Amino acid sequence: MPDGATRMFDGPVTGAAVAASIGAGLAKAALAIKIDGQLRDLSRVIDRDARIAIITREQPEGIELLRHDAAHVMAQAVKTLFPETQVTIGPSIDTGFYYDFARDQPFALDDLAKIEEKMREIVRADQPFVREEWPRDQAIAHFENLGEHYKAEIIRDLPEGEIISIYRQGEFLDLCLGPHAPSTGKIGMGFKLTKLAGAYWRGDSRNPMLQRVYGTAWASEKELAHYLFQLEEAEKRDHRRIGRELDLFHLQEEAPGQVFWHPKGWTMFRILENFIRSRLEPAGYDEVKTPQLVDQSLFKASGHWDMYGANMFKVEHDEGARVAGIKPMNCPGHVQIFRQGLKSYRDLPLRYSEFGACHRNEPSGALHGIMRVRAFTQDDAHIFCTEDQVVSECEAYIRLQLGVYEALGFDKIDVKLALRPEERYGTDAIWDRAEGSLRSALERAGLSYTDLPGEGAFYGPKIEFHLHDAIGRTWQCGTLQFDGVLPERLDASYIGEDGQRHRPVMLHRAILGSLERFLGILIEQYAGKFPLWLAPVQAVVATITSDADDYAREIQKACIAVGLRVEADLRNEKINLKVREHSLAKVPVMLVVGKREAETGMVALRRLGGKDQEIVALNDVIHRLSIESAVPSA
RNA sequence: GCCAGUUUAGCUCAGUGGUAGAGCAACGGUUUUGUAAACCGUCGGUCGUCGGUUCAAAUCCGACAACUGGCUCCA
Repeated sequence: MPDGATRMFDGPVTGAAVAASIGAGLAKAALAIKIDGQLRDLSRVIDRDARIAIITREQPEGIELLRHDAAHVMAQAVKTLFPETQVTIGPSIDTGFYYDFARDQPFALDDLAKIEEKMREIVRADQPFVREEWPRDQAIAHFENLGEHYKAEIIRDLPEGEIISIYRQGEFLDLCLGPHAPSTGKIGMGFKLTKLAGAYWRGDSRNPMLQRVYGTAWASEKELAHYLFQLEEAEKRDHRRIGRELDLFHLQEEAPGQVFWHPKGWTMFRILENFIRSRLEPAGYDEVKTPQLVDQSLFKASGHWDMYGANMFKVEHDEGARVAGIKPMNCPGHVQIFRQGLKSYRDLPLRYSEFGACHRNEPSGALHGIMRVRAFTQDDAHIFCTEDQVVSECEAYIRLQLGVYEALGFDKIDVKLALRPEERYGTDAIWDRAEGSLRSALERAGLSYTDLPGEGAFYGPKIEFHLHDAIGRTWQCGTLQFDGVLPERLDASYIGEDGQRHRPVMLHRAILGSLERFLGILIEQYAGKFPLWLAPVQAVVATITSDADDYAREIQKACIAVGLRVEADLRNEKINLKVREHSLAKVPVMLVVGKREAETGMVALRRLGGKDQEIVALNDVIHRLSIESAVPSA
């Protein structure tokens, strides 16, 4: 037992019997049993000494199991209501489950309610889940006879000799590894079908599209309600909504995937850009700027034209005689700067940075607010170095990057190592060394990470840094990519100690990735309540009566003189209204002045969301706000 | 790009074949006001675009576009 206790039985017993021997309550709550770390059905017979743990809905494994059970019940409900539908796969996911179905007629939104109602019937009926083991041929024949060709295909693809387990609940049979709860009643009513989507069979866009139904499932109805409430709260911090409410930016039909930055949003953009600049300069980067419109020959030489030409914007010029591409990345341009003049090993490492505006014709379905756009600005840089310098350069970059994330208030970052893809340039030897270098750098920096096999770029492996948005989606922001190919293709070289020409290694790296995306994430992270250094308007001077107008103007002027971003609200309105409006606009500080303050040279300082105010001398306020507005350091 | 859905005033949303609505915002006036909504009044829409059906279309049909949620993709 997990608590260290031991129980003896005369002979083999089922998990259910073990649970019952401990107590009636546990027997009722039990969903599955862990035998020597393996999750099993309660009906599984234990015929030897083992470490066991009874799993209930209180444990994460228990919830996951219930979500998987719910997927089965959904498949059963769909087969009952729409018998011509084929079932395919239906796993549990983070907050629930889904099931992919194949049918000619797509589901309608109304069908979800019907399916959900049928699921509730099945749960109420409390049908037992029964595990059976079938011979492979019998299983294939069974599903083929039912017209379940996808299921038959899955079984055919299982390795020979694998036990084929089938779970039965009522009339419904499904191929499944298990385990499952003893019966459908255990699922309870804390579930809800949420959305309808298309999904390719086996995740491959060359395959037919299936109908995916998503659901969410929880241990109780209360937890379900809590989750739905959280979703609503998350929606309130959606960057598209806050972007409009705070007048930061807008998007419109004539320029899909491109941002119209309003003055306040652009202020934030520049602050963020300058913040990165302030970090890059001490780290030994040299900022450059390269052309937007470049002849196709350069992109053909780099390999991008072949690999991504379909997603590049192209422009005919010289009356159609020539074709240029709008740059989709900055690397070929940086190589051109490197190639100017002869470089010595003494010049390396060379670090060229650029706030490069790039355009990519992203698929229409991929666009999302300002997070996934067609025109974006990368905080890009390319490090040209010798192979010996790779690990230390990577490590230095990782530390620089983590420092930036920390300063911006992010601590939950997923680190991934994307390894060689099928379609790639360069020899296996180069890839072995490249992947090895990135691993060493990650280890030296003490980061834990997960491998992503096959996900690397065509020219090299990469480290990806992913951040989470308000509703749990993750976005790739920072990246570090090893490139042993481009210097060769674009003929970049340096003179080594031996007097011979050598190829440098190129490291592509970006900390924020896309400034547009990163601002989107920051908006959601802070829900629009930005720290003072980032807030587009740091304070509003609000007057109580027109007697204080001149004083208010004086305050605004004094603040602007020390670099604070301050507006004055002299409208003929009640202070209540002004407080309300600037609070809704999420201005961090309000400086309220009436006749009293004007006469004494004081200011009533009020913080966003605060209940009370503080009467402070004008010079004091300016001093304090200046200090608080400092860009995060170290 | 694929599947599903959405598109009506600046915003949020009603409006199921018969002259387009509400709240908030905006604008004008009155109010000089002490920390999250003063009062009165006014303006505002070729109902995403184009085409079709009909005596008549926001409403029915078709195409296209943009957006949303997924899938695929993301140099």
